[in-house]
Amino acid sequence: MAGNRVTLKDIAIKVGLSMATVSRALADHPDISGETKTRVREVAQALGYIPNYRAKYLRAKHSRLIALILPEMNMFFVPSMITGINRVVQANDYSLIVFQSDNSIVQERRLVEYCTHLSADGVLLVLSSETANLQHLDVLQDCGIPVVLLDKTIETVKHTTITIDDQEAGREAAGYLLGHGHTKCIGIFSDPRQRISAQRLKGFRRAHNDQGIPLAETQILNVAMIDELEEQLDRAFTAHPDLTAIFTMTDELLVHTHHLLTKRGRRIPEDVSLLSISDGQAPSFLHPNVTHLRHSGSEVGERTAHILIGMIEHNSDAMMDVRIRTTLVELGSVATRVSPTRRRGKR
Amino acid sequence: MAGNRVTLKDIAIKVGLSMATVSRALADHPDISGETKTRVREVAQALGYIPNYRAKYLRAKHSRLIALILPEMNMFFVPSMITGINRVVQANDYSLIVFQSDNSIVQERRLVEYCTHLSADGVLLVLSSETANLQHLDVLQDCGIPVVLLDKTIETVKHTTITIDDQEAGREAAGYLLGHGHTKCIGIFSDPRQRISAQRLKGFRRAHNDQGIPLAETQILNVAMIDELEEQLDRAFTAHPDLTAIFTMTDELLVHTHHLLTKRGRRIPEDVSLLSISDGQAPSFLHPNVTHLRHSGSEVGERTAHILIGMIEHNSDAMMDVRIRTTLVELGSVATRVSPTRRRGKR
DNA sequence: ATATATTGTGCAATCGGTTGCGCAATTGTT
DNA sequence: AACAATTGCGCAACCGATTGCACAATATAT
Repeated sequence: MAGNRVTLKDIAIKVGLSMATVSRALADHPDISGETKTRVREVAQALGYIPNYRAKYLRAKHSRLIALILPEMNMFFVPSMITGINRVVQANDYSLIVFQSDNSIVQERRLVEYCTHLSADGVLLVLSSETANLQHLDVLQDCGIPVVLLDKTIETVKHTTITIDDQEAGREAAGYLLGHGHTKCIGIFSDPRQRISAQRLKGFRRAHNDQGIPLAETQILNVAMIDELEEQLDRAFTAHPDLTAIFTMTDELLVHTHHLLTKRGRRIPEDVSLLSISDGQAPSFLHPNVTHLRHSGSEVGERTAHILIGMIEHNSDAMMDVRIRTTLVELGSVATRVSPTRRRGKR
Repeated sequence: MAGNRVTLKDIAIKVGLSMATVSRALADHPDISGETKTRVREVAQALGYIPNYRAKYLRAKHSRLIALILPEMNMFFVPSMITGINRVVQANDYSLIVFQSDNSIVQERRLVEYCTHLSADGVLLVLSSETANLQHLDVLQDCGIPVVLLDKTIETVKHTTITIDDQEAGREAAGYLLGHGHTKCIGIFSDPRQRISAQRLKGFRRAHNDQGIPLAETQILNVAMIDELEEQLDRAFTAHPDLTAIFTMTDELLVHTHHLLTKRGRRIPEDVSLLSISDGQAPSFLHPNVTHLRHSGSEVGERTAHILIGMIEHNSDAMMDVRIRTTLVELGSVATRVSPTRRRGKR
């Protein structure tokens, strides 16, 4: 069925011209007379001509396809990131192909290779949690296909990378809580092997150091699987009955922590304050609205897509390392405490 | 850069065979001797040969591309639907291209047409809210490209459609609440012009009718924009101080309703019971966990993708209308009331 | 009238593969 | 030894477009 499509040749026969002329007429080439152009266009219209982009791009040696490889879909952050990416991709007449690696390096490798088969013009890559090095991206380089790493990434000197300044965000978060008198707080992080967790934690630690506030190891929770959260949280409360604030490094951790706190009857912020890094949606439908460091998925997506398209179109291979700033959104989940430590320090 | 890729011809020259033989050797064609095959494969490996799928598919007259056109990304339902789709798409060696119509029929039309240019092998379409008829899909039919409509759709006799049984879900929801003694409840629906809202409402009404319970128009909320919810909800509480239960037809409505109830200090389920249609994620992190009719996005996605791929591969154009059943998940948000009406009815 | 520019079109190669058919060389059959 | 069958490979057309170059026809200059 799909084969019966009208081609340039059909038009050429119908109007009694060569394919070359028809092609040029449709492309509005100056060599072709206006009269011919109109006639060709009319026939094309009448026949229901549909250009075949695959044939076109085969010759043109590009595909106007941009691939996005994600470790997983997720109700937080990823949707808004895709929205942002798609907005600029579509605006620039590219199409977005979405792949999921399911956090498997094997899949990721396979998908990267597949991108070369498809002749993607560029690749957007959110690294799987298993990815420890970037050798599997060499094949893209060999094909001259630009890559941009975003969000979840690892250290690299060769690849353009877009993230938030994770360490700074962790520092700001802890700084904010400390600044509100919360000298005993806990930080909830994801899998510590991921750079994103490690960096945020590093910042969280540094803020405590800078202000000379002690931070016990039991104040750091590393939740690789979300169903470990409940037990870890209970343990933290037992170890630190005097804790007054909780920081969560992602939306997923936030909503589940919020849920557990509410379930345990702990009032926010009267009993415990809550602060998160978030893309802003969850904080608006949790009660009370959660004060957070806004990490906009759509902004990350848009900027990343822009940069990639820039690389594609200007054939640039300059390596960049872009850090997007988070912004503080103060809502109702953090109370101010006048802690002994703080009072002493103030004087 | 991208042009310097190794081609079949390069291999052919290197091994001193024709392109035809090399092509067949790589495809493991029985005509080619084992010896030749190994030699060709070795050279291909050594040269770093990467097949060009565009060229291949140009001849093969298919693309192994499946397009998904969405009105918008969303943190609820859509991510899990995409996950489901992608799982079966990738498993069948297709690639998924994602487009967003931003709820604009103009965009949707443009994107559908674009799918023909790309020679997508099939199209998955979630209708925009502006879409009132399906004429713009004729071009797909002309090209022999199968389409499956899913989730948000309109009445059609020509196109395969996958939805939940929206009316039945609405009926079950109301039935469940009535069955627990909630004779005065309100239902919160989205834009009534969408079939999905209209159907769920219809079922909601029917359950009341069937049980002879009156349902005032003021018990039906139509929330097209989420920021209208607060005012409408307050108004409903004023009009019906005795209301004991709320039904929300989507996750988005659920989380915001939950938020507003909590903010107003209404306890769930002591003061008001809450029931929703949901894909199951939000109910697990709201407190108390919300009883819901499970509408699994990934199941919808998987089944839809299966059906589309079946249509592609068997060239079948039989029209189907698949209704996926929802399952009731009883959690803690609905209390049992012994209402006067109910008691009287029981006798 | 002749030489030169301009205009509009077609030929044929190309992108990178796949495939029907033909044919030589080898193998098998009697 | 003569003939048939099999094996392994190459020629060339094809998918559906684009484009450099040649060229005929017309217009302009001398």
